[in-house]
Amino acid sequence: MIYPDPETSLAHQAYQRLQQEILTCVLVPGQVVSERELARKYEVSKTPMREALSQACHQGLVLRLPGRGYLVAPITIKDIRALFDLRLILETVAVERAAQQPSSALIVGLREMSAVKYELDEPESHIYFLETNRAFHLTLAEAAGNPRLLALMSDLFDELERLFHLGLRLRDSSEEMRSEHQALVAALENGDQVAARQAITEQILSSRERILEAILQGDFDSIQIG
Amino acid sequence: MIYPDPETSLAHQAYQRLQQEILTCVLVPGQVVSERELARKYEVSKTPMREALSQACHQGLVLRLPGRGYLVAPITIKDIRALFDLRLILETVAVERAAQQPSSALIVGLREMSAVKYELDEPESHIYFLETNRAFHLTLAEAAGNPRLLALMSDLFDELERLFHLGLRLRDSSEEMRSEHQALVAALENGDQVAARQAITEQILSSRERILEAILQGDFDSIQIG
DNA sequence: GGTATAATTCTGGTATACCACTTTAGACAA
DNA sequence: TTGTCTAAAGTGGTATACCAGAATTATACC
Repeated sequence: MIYPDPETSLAHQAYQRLQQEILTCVLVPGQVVSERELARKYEVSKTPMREALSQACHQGLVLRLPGRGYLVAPITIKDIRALFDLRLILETVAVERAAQQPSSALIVGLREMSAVKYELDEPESHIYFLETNRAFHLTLAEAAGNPRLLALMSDLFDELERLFHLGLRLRDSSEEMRSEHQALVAALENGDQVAARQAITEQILSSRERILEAILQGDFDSIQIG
Repeated sequence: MIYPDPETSLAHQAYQRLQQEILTCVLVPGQVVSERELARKYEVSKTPMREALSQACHQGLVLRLPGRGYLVAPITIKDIRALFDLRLILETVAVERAAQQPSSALIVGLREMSAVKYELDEPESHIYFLETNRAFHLTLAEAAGNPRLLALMSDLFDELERLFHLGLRLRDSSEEMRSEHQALVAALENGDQVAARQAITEQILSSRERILEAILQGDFDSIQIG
């Protein structure tokens, strides 16, 4: 029994474009958009656009303003802390479990992904780096053996991606992140749960600090701090 | 600036009815339903019904079968384990944090909620009991201070509710649950993180066992185990 | 100029007609 | 009985017209 690919629907395409524009801050946090406006821009009708916005709503990318439109989710310091705090909760557990009996295939895969770098002045490399970084952490989540945990982490990284983009621009943290990743892989390889937990904790906290720093120093034009 | 209440929309009403029918197994797990069929039943048009189903999809209540309809999410042993495992992850953290400096108002509220009982042969009391149980655990989550964690727990309890209903029917676990709750409150009151963590862990595991037992012993007519 | 008010233009929300595609039912043949 | 082909009925997906209400703008009046 073969089902048509749901990812070819206009609604899904619209969602992907919307998501991308929000993540890359083409749609500025705090900006108000409307169904019709986006539908025109993406050349779809109201119906699939509405569904895409509904989905974006659920993912926390936009907020409904009944009667007014949709608000592109503002970035707030509080929310950043909550997001990273949640990441800490989920990912420390995931890593502890992954360290229990890591397969060699897992280690090889992680080691490979942790080798990727990016160049500060090459925006193209940012995208590939972030994709790989995402894959690295989701591979960890998958190794924890709970598909629900993986799904949660996936959603979380979706939402964090917008922040990651900002964090990368600040300075070249390529080497820093690489060594963090590799320390984690080493701990996993040794099956050292304590070291692995500590490694991921440090990594998440330093990631958070990078992003907070980037936002506080960055161009406030496009970011609503409150 | 006052916004109209989004909870009065037909889409939201349809979602609530749909959710209720799924949670109470009026819509049987594994059953296939269609937009039009539900729209007729709930006396709304396709549009709000579709939005309700889309939301239900996100909440994991139904699955899309492109070209065929929607599948009322089957209940599987694997999924039950994953759900309770996730609950373990989220709620142990929440409780540990809540135990750090519990306000007296929190303790009073929890103690009050933990006093509620239900009668096996009074389905009405089941509903109130489960509502209170939900409030109890979400209050804990709220006390952890991370709104994202609370939102996750809320979604999780939505999905667990269908299982809870089954668990209550098996036997009168009213007293059992009450003592579990009260042990937890006592640990919180003493600020004893270790005891609190242990209490919630035991509680979650015994809840899981009750439900698995109920399903394995129960009427398989309406439950798809696979 | 300032203020109240009316008209206009937005908004999301809803109903509905239509489409391509799938599944199904049944007729008919081997 | 079994298999195949076809017509009918079903599905989600989409476009669109319309609605009530909110925000905004224009206008009339003081």
